[in-house]
Amino acid sequence: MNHLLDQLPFVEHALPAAWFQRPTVDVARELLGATMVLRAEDAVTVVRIVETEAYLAEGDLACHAALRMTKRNAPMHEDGGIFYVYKIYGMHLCVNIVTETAGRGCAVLLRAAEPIVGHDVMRSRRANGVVRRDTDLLRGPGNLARALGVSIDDNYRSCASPSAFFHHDATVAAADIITTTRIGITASADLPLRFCLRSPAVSGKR
DNA sequence: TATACGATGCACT
DNA sequence: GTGCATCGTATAG
Repeated sequence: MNHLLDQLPFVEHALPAAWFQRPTVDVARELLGATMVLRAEDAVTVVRIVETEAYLAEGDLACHAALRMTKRNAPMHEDGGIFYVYKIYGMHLCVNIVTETAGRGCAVLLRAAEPIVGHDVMRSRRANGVVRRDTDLLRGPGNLARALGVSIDDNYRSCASPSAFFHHDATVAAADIITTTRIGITASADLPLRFCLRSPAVSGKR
């Protein structure tokens, strides 16, 4: 079932863990346009990231790690390059990528993506609601986690491994990136830490 | 089209 | 006991 995965050029082109161990805002911006390849539930999906949010180690009260290390935010204090997955509102999962180095406490939230490979799998995972357009499959953090087949067991999982990796898109220019305040938070709500491309898959107003 | 709100569970205090 | 880094539906306009 992994023919596709086996053919993908992981070693040469995938972003190494060290790529994520850089300033969180840089990672959040440079993930835009990036391709994510993820194996979950025995299926491989490939998507293009179009919306991210940065949660910073310093001066950011909305960051889960803002106060101290707890059981929930512990992954954020690891070295960058792993997933931080948590449940929100009792039913949705949010997928983050831990950034910078151990002890910092920061991450990038993946909010939306465009499907590239695996439309059928993603659609079936979203079977509850009627998903009309392909661009709605990964629109919003809860929907994205659902369509990707992510579970709470993916917490701490490497995002620089043969079963989960990213390819950078060097064609994205600074002028392509829209910067806004983050969605759904009250603390530090004025910080310009949400980044997105012009895409119908971006969450919020159309 | 725009706004309101209920669902639902657990980390955190 | 409180409050979410949300989503989908219902209701009003």
